[in-house]
Amino acid sequence: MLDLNFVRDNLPLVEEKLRQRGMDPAEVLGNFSAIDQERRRDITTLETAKRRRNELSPKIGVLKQAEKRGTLSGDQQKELENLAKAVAAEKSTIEQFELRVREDDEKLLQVLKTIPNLPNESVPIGTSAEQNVEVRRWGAPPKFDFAPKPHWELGEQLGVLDLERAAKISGARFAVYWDLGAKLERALANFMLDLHTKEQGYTEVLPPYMVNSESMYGTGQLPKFASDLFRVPHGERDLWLIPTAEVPVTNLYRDEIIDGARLPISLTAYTPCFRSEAGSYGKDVRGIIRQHQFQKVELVKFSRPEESYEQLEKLTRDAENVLQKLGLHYRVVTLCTGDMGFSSAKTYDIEVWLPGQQLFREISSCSNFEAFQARRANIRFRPEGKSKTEFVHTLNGSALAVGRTWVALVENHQQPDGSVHIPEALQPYMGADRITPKKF
RNA sequence: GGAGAGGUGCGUGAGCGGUUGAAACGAUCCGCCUCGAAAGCGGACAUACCUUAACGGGUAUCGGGGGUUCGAAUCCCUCCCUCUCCGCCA
Repeated sequence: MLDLNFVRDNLPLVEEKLRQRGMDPAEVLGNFSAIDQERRRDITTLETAKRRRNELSPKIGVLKQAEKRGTLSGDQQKELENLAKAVAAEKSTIEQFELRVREDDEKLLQVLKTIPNLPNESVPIGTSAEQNVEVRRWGAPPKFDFAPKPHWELGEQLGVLDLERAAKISGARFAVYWDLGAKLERALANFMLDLHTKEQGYTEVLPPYMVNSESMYGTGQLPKFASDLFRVPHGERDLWLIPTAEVPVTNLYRDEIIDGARLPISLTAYTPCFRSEAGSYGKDVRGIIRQHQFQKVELVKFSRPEESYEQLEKLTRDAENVLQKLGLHYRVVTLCTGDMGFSSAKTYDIEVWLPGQQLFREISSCSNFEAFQARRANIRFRPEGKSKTEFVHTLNGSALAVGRTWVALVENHQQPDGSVHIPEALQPYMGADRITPKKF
């Protein structure tokens, strides 16, 4: 969420940034200015009435007490009656305008909540993924003197990926991993967590996989994207399955004031992610690229505003490091204004090369949300030596989506005999140097 | 699931119908003292919103929401959370 005062004072800028995102400012902002002005008028009326009431109340108190003691004169009796009448009048104004202000607040908040974050100046302007800008490439595509297979064929032949039985027990877009396939998932997760915690300075956390609605609002999944989520009925207050560890981990500090000396805070978490993706049926139906449940190692940072872009670069490099150690060819692209997520001010996607499909595929998305999430989730910090609090900047990125890393590893390291070579860095975690075909 | 206790500012913790935005202590910040520091002394110290050119003024906030009252941190209802005991359970 953007700051109300900022939007009011910088309307032309906000409109321009909305256009850059390919949105119609008039449609998003609606009658923002009219609502804002009406709200402020109503607040002033309401508060004036309250002020009068507060001035009159103590006078009534004094007279009432005199009445109790029976020392009330005739004049005072009259005054008391007049005061009571005056307060009653203010009270009806208060009741009326409390209602109106509440409605105004709701209307205004509704507009404010639908305004996406403003893209940073360094973000390329564009309307779709076509205009994303490649910033660097690492490695080279592996050379094969045979036709490399896609992971769903390899997985089946190796006996490590079972989509048929997954469909039987759960449905489409779920997977069962067997034997070394299951172990590969676990090995990748452990490898990534060890890298982040031992070499890159992150602290590991294990959060709940279900969260309440407030948390989903805090990071921006609600109210706009409810249809992408799995909802769990639970008494009066339903819970939600997390679509990413970003949700519980960023909300760790919701409604808190962080000691400035502790920043930046760098956390990593390995969790399953649940996505309903109601709108995406028909896309990526083959294999395990798009699933209702997948596992991901996430990086989350809480940063001072002035160093958040530096932290974004670091975070992105930390994610890239995983691919480098696994010997997987990839490129990094800066998402253009039209392709960026709702809450992000700048996003780098890391795309890994998939030889079985001859294309680059998103495996990580690293974003700086600036104060957008922090304002909504009320995450502040106190700079050293100052009493005034400020909103932190929040960042996160996958490092990496484990399921897609599994895919990339299997496709890139496949051998002519149908086996898959395990990169050296991963061998200690696998206890094997290759996966060979086996029936399940 | 049953019984009880409680949720107050950055923290500990008083207040239990009117002068309490909230005592006291601690933390933090600014002065004084000091070669410097500690200790000591003095002072400052919530947030959001409305209003104002500004100084300032106002409103709200004592877990969330609702109610009683001229007036609520204080009384009532409800929800959430924490703690203690019992039961159940991985």
